[in-house]
Amino acid sequence: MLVLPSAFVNLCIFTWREKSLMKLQAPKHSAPRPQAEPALNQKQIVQAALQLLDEVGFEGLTMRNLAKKLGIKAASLYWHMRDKEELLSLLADEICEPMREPDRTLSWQDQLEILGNEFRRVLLAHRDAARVLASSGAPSGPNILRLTEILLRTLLDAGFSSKDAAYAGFMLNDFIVMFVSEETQFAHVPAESAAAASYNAKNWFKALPPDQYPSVIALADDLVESDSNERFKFGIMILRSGLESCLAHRKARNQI
Amino acid sequence: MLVLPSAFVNLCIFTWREKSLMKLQAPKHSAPRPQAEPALNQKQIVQAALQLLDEVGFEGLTMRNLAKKLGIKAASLYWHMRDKEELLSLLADEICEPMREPDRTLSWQDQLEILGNEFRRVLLAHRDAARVLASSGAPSGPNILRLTEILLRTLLDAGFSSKDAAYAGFMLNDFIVMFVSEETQFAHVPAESAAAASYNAKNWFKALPPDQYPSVIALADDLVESDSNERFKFGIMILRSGLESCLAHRKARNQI
DNA sequence: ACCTGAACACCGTTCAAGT
DNA sequence: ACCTGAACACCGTTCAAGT
Repeated sequence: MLVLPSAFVNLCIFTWREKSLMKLQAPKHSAPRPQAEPALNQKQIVQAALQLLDEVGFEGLTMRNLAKKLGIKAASLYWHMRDKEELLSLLADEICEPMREPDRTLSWQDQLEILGNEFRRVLLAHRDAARVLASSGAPSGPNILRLTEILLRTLLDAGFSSKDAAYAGFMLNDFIVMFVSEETQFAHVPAESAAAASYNAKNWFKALPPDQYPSVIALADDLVESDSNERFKFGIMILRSGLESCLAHRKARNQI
Repeated sequence: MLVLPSAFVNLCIFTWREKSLMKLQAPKHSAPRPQAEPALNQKQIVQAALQLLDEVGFEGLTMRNLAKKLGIKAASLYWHMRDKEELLSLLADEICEPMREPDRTLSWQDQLEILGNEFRRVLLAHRDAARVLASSGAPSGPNILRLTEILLRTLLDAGFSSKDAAYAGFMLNDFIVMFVSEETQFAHVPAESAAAASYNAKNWFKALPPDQYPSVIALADDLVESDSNERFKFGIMILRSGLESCLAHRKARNQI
């Protein structure tokens, strides 16, 4: 869902690397290639990057490792893309490619919920995908742009003002990206280490001074381990009913 | 507010660097120093780090730069702290130090809102503070722990179950950390560059194919630039009323 | 047009050695 | 107890040079 992460502004506002008004130019209209295919194109690089991501995670996704995987030198990558930021943008868009659109005849609430579930599904499909989206910073890709469109359209159709729709869009996007980043943070530590650490963490909380931290101690179990699906559902429910009552409030105000 | 970021689990669950069950040990009971003060202690390092952060931002906050600022060699830092992760944890706690507690006689909604505003205030007080909190990964510090306690206590007092309180705590924390990360992302680019880029971004959106992206185009202005205070208020309002109706729903269900 | 060699300017971290 | 020298194993990126 959402699609316009911090990333969004990222691209919009001159990336802090000081070099990118240029990045907002129209997408490369893939130049007609009269001759044989070149050894390598952007698409192949992005797909190799996605594979590398699944193998080694976000930390291991370096330009050098990617080059190695492709059997070329790191410097060669810079012929096909401006920098790592662009790679991450392309990768983010690639990750969002399998997103399915919700049925437009459903209520806006259900459409948003489905969009949220879809976005999470797509993010869970690749290792550290949420971190890629969190750091990608560019809505330039067609898939992300399409998602943004669906999300914003749904909010506008529901009756939100431009501003509210934009704000809500950010919120929904951020929630999901953040949520999945968290829930997958330890997806790749060996199971027994994770269990031991979780046990350890609970005990650590419970050993805190009870007069100072009674609530933390009482909630230690729920803080340390939780059913991700349930927790996600809770979050979506909160946002859903929050948006609902916002809409009701605005409408009531307008009818006075 | 919130206080238990992804970070939270981070520490809890064995950090992915594979070396940290140990990190959950009780905090170093500062050994009684019989002699003169050593040249350097942890507190001074953390304060220097905070200063360095304000000067050069999160990117520039490296162990090597920090050492240079302190007039020592980078290797020396490892005498006072395990690694950079620990530095970030300590720094996160230092950032949260000025948090004020909301008046307990207020409604839980108002207490949460005040807690949210306070957290944002504290994060805005230092450059890239939100990024530090997002990446700190450790609730071990006393300030963060105190905040967590207040937040969870407020939620429990409001009548939320343990699970709901824990989930809501994560949500509120994540929202604020993410929000401030976003709103400050371009705080340090020269004003005229930011303005130019924003202008550029709007035009880029507006030049998209109107049949494919009508909503994105319609909302271009609101997506690219927005009043942060207003947007934050919107988010808090959504969460507030979402939590309210969750609570009402649970209570109604329990009374049947 | 596409790729490489070789370098530049960095990182975090370790560890034997100094005092 | 505390700090340094020197190295290790990396990063992203540039650019002249090759083909």
